Amino acid sequence: MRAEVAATVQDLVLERGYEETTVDDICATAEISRSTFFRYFPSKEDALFGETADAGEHLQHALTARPPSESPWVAMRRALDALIEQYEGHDERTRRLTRLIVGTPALAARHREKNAHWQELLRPEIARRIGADPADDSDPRTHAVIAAALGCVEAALTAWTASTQPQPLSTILDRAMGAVTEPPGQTSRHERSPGPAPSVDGRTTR
Amino acid sequence: MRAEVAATVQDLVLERGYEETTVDDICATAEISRSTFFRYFPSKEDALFGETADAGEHLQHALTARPPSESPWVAMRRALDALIEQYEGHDERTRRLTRLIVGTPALAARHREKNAHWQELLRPEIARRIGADPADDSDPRTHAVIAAALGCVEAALTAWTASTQPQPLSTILDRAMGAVTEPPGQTSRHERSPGPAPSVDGRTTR
DNA sequence: CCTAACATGAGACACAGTACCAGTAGTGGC
DNA sequence: GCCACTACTGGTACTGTGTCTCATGTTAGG
Repeated sequence: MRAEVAATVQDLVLERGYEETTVDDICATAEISRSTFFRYFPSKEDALFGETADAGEHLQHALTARPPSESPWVAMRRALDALIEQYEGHDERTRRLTRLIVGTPALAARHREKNAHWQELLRPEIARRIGADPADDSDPRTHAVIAAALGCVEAALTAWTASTQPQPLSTILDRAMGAVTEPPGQTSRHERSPGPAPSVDGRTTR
Repeated sequence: MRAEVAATVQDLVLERGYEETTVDDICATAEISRSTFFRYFPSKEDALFGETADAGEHLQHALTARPPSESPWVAMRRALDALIEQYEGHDERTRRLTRLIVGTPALAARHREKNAHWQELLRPEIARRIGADPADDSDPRTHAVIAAALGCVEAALTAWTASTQPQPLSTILDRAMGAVTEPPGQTSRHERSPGPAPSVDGRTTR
């Protein structure tokens, strides 16, 4: 039932845009009252994001499941594989939705807020791998590594949705995360080539 | 005059919180009408952020002024020095405001949205330094480097506002940005020491 | 049959933000 | 002095989100 309403929201929003879709429109289409809508979802945004809300937990589990020997950056990259697949799985509809999200300021903000929530979920495991105290708020490193990695995800998603015939999302993410840790200069011979970008993962261990 | 209203907003918001301050309250205190308020500021959030809105341009100029030989990451770090000083200059009031911003979801979202806008400003220069085509939306690297760096800034600001007797913001940012590019393992002998963190700026050839 | 949850609907309300219209002060030309 | 012109200001009504309260079924258990 909840899912049914959520599907209605997606349909309407994909059709006419987010701002142009009022809650009353949704209620009329789903044949429910405003009261019922807001009992199901705390806000209009949540009706659109609610389905993917628990992706953070999946990410957290995937991260803790990585071998302890992996560096934080590599472990993050590998843990993101599951998330990537989820995005690429549904393919066309998900890409349209993602494009709509990055193109709507209110939704993009919500998306980033979701990332901020993931911060808290991933913090313990990343802190452990860094060797930092998770409770030490004056140590910015854990937060920084997670924010940087999630920034790369955002960059990859933007690039993915921008091109009509995109490369695999995993390849794009490899390029994004590789660009952060491997600044050009010593690796400039690769950077300009259109071929596959250097991967951040340890290809040997995978 | 505009600044006067903005100061009123800051006072009220610092006193009772953001959600608890209505624009009617602001108008009553500033002795203006709602119409006038919304002619000065497009939204309540902007009345709080408006003052620092042009920091993005400053950052852009600082970035293009860096020597072309510097890597993107190093140039970003050095360009952020100006922004850092701006934060540390006003000190106590700025820190209280920053803490309020990171603690209020709506304001935190707005802050990240501002970062997203800076993306566009910094993109040409970072793309140049990476050797990427700024117009190529399918290349995530430029976006990734900027998002990662701004994520480090967010991490540094969070750590800065969290501790009652904080270290210098520049030191915190060095630690944050260093943690992303220098994963522990080969540099673990430094990471646990409470002393000054390894700086990301060019101490040798970079 | 009765009642105690429970979901739903209906209406009033607070607040942000927009649009439009009217008054009012300053300014320059005649 | 008078008349337009302009810009700033205030007032009012409106849309839309989200909250709250209350009334109305609806159903399972006694």
